[in-house]
Amino acid sequence: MLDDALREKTAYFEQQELSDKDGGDMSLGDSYLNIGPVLADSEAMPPPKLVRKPSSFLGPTPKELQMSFGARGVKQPSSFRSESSKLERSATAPGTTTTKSFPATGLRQRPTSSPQAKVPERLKRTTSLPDMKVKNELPFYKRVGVIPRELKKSNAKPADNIKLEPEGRQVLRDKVVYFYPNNDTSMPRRMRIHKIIQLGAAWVRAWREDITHIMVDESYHTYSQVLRHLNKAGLPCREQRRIFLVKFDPYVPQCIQFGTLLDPSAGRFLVKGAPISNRTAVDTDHASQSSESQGSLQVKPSLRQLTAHDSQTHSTPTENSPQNVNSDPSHPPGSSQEIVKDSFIGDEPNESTDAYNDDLSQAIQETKAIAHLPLDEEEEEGPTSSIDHDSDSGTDDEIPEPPSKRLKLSTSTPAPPKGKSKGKGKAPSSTFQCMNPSGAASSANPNSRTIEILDQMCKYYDQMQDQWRTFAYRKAISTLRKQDTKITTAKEAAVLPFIGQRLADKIEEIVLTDRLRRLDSTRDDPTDQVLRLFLGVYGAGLAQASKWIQAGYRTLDDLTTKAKLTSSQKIGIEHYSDFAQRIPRTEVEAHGTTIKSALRTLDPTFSATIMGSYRRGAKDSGDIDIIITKPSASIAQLHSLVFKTLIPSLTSSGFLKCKLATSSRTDDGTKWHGVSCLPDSTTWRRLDLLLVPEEEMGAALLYFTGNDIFNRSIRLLASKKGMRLNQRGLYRDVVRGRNREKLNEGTLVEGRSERKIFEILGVPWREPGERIC
DNA sequence: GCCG
DNA sequence: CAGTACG
DNA sequence: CGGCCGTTACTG
Repeated sequence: MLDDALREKTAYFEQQELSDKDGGDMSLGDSYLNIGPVLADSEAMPPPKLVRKPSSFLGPTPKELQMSFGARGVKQPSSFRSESSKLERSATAPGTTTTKSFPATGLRQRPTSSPQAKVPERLKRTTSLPDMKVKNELPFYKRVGVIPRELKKSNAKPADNIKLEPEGRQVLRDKVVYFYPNNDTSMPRRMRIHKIIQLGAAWVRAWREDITHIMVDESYHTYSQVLRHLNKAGLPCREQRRIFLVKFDPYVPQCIQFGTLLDPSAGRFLVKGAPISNRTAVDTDHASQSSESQGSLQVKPSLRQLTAHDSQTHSTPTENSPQNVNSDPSHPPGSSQEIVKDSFIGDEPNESTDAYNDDLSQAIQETKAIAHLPLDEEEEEGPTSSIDHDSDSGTDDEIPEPPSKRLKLSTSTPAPPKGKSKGKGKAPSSTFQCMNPSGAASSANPNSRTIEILDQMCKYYDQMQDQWRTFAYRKAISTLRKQDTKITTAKEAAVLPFIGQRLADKIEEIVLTDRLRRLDSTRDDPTDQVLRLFLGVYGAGLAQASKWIQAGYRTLDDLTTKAKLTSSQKIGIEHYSDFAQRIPRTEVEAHGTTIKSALRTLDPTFSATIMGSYRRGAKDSGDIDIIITKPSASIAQLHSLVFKTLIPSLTSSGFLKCKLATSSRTDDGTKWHGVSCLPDSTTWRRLDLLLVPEEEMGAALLYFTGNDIFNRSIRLLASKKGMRLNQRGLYRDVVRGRNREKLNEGTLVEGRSERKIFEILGVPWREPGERIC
């Protein structure tokens, strides 16, 4: 019933599209008012004329940015927004019982039967009023673009149900993207196509007039290649709009990072061989000509120059809009994080359609004709010298040979060589990394090169904010690290835990081709470096760092002088270099000794234990983790002595420098995060104290020893066994709802003994040094 | 991404 | 509440 | 197809 209704609407909509093509203006609004799902107001918003604040090339403040999210990159007067809310409500009000069933992005059917269904750009034009009311249930990518195949196998069907990002994060909203090469046969590209769709854009297969971006997905493609392709495709030379030619990476990842549409003409986004910007010589306010010459694609520039002015006058007014000029004389290209607000392309191509309609239609035909061609020919490139740039992201702080007895772990292949004959015969135990011991990897891992490349991809996905893929890569890398033989074939790789067919194929390809040039673009990128800089500040994560960058800050000094900082962040900046340094094992011990002796003075029954990577045998650590406990003492007692006596004492003695995060509640807080410094040193160290009652020591030891992957793994295992594990204990009979919502506390099973927790969970005991996943 |  | 940090 | 650690703890 609902489906039928939807189908009708879809059909009707298509009809409208077709008829609209003949030149009639859109008039489908009323019919849809009551049925379409309620899209957020922006869907029906006219693209606001951007008024770029002359003040800041740095872009809006984070706050402004946030505000603008809801209004497609443009700050809206509040009245405007509230009005749209009203619209939304009224649209849902009467006779809309079906509305709920039609989530904006959850359509079941294909909206159009033909992948080439071209929708007149009028459809998304927004200048005139009636559109204000149109509630269109088709997501933009279906309405305007072509639906790529699903991300599964090569024979996948069209991905009909791509989950879009929340509107606020759709940084590519309403963009029309043409890829080069422009097909979805290769999985990486298909993934990228999906990504831009999730970000609110549409992907088109054929050339059309409303394309806003051409994205090249490999950095070795050149400007002239693209140009050749497009001209061959008949790109009309009278095309006068600005079409930006960018490298997907790093453009899209960085747009995601900064939560906004970045200036595509920044140097780092340009395709190799693209005309270099000379904007520095150009007047900022009237740089229509120069602005065209940068990131924007020019086909037959000279001819275009001749025709540009002519068609421009009666077509897109965009060029005169200051926001289109992403230049700042004082900043070289590539260094500014300028925001190109929405619709920098100009949203009324229809006004100028007539001007180049003939050329265009021909171009479309030609492009269609060649659309199926294998543009994919991978020009092999030599082992791109992906030198060991930061090959050590996870700098193993573990010593090669932990002091404890070291089992020969050369037989570490998780799947026993015997029973795994079946491809899917992985032992259940192998799905938990906590089950199999893993010490420090040998320094010369036979798979180091593969790991290095996978690590780069891992970082890439991290940039894309794809946390789960990142997680999967981490686990796969961890598995690979444990291998003592070189994994060379996909078959070989696929039997390893956390390495599925797709990663296995990638591994094989990496071994064979030794290729991956992904990081090349980002590692030299100043923005990326600034991001890393800011991420190193204690108290700042991706969100904050991105906001800072987006606000135009580039140095720590910028932050100190201009940014609003939390107290932790201030300390993090002041002692940035201190906290970035590794702490030698001996110094970790010295800090521990200081605490222990102070504690002994206060009350000999207290004890302190150094945890963290130190307990895992690391030769140096990033910080100092110490558990403080006392037999038969409550949290309150511990808290009282530590917070009222120990901390003040060590602070006045000069050992403790400051606090970063400590329990606010006076009696049951269990953690103290702060900074310490040895008397004969000037380097401040991060110090974490954990107050633990004796009965929770086992769980606390487990937690504070780590590492993090190990902890997550063993906690997941507990969860799967109907238990729950946290830093306080192991609980059983935990009832969980459908989404792991914990419904009851469960019964405490064990908290005192670390070993017993292992036993109860059925995990073979692992020495601290073997808990490196 | 992997896994069940 | 989101963001960050901890293993 | 949905989950992927912790009803972790702390800050603002």
